[in-house]
Amino acid sequence: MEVAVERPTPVKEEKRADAKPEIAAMGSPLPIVFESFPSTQRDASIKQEQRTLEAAKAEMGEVREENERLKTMLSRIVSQYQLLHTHFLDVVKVHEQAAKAKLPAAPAPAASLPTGAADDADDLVSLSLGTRSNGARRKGHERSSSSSGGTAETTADQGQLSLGLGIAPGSGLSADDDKASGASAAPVLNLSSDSSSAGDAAKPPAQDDAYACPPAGTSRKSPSAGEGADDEVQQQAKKARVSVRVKCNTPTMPDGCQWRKYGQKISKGNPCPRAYYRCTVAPHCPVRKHVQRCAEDTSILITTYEGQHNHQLPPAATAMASTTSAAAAMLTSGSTSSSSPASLAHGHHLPLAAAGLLGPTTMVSTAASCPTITLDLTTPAPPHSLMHPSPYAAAAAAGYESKAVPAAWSSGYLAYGAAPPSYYGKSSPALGHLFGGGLGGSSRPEQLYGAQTYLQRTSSLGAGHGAVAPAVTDTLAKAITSDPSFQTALVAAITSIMGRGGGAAAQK
DNA sequence: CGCGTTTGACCGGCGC
DNA sequence: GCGCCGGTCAAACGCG
Repeated sequence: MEVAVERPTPVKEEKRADAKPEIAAMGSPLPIVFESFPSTQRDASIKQEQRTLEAAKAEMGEVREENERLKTMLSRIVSQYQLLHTHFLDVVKVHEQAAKAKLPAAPAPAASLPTGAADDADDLVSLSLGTRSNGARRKGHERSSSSSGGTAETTADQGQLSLGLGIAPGSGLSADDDKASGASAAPVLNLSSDSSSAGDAAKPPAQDDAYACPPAGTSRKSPSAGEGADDEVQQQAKKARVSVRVKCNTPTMPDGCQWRKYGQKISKGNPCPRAYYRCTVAPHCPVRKHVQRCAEDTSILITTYEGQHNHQLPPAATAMASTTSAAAAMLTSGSTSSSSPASLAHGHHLPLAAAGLLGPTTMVSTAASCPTITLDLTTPAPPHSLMHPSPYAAAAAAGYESKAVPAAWSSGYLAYGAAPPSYYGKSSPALGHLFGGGLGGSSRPEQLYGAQTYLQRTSSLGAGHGAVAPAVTDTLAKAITSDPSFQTALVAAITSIMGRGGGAAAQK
């Protein structure tokens, strides 16, 4: 936990530390190097270097500023947590005294506590964001509930409520719906920064590449993963599909990945042929997509993604991969929550659907063996979904889709390159991480910060068609995170994390 | 000549 | 068992 919260800061400080010698190196040797140059050429070079220097300084300032904001937020949250904690202990004390007065011989009536049951106040409500320290417990729970890594956990038997919003390959946001036992009234979300279903501890030292993604299909790398249940999960994840409807005049949607067409079919009910593509970024990447124009409106392109990338993604592709990852994780988490297909068909088991996030622009189809979630970028979103309208994001989206980008897509927190409409979105590893893993995304909490802010920002500035793709895909991601319920849960989880890890950090 | 696309054949799942 | 249909394969083809 502490790691997840603390990570952004060291990264930035490291960057700062790196920058200093760089600046020094740029400053002093230049005159010597350019001594032999003609004066005009030298001046030009010096000017260019100065521009670079200024840019670097500006970037440093930006990072520093954000770092300060993080620190401020952290201290505020820590103090609030301590306040709450004190209050909570008081309440527990009162309860214990009341119980002793009634039943002197009986133990503390933990079950009578309003939030559930626990002897230890600290363990009563566990809002977990970050590493899963209790791997054994989690593993067992996964197997018993046949749900996947990031699924919601409610271990009432231990008096624990776990709040999380986790997305792991082949898993993700989910609620164990009816299985949430006695504490089912409380929102059960799993905020996990652990992108793999098996936990980072079991993984080999992660590559430094921010775009490396642990594919669900390769979770065999993690020996602690459950075999039987995980196979099921992997299959689900593999079959999970994310369909994106976008108005687009090009043959395919520029999502940043490299695709090779391997087939084309006329499918029933649509005169437009369906083209089949497979990812060629890596030789054996299992990711496929098929592209088909809408029968009613041929300007609408329906792209369906399936599978998980088992390789590093180019920067331009991470946005779409992350988005589809999140959507697929949502889907798989719902479909693996041991609920009947019939109930799933109503979409009520998908936590985000229940939270109202899945508006008319998002459809979930679980009729076939391949559950599909459809993100419709061609219809306007309901006004209620607007929390933090971001004109920047809207403009970015409009850059790709000039006609009908749902307002919801532009209302999120991950508006890179824009003034942060919300603090959490720009800085929270948890939020960014939400879009890691799963269908194709990059993961690891420490990557999130970079992936969702710096890297995407820089990648979006890059040349090529890839510069366009993140705009539309990011709006997808924003939509998923723009739900008030989601935000509430997220804030609660982050508060918890910072209270636990941050409390220790504050003492340092 | 290499690489990507096209296109007909083939295969497996599913419903009747 | 049969036919339909979605998905994949692989040889042929085209392009740079």
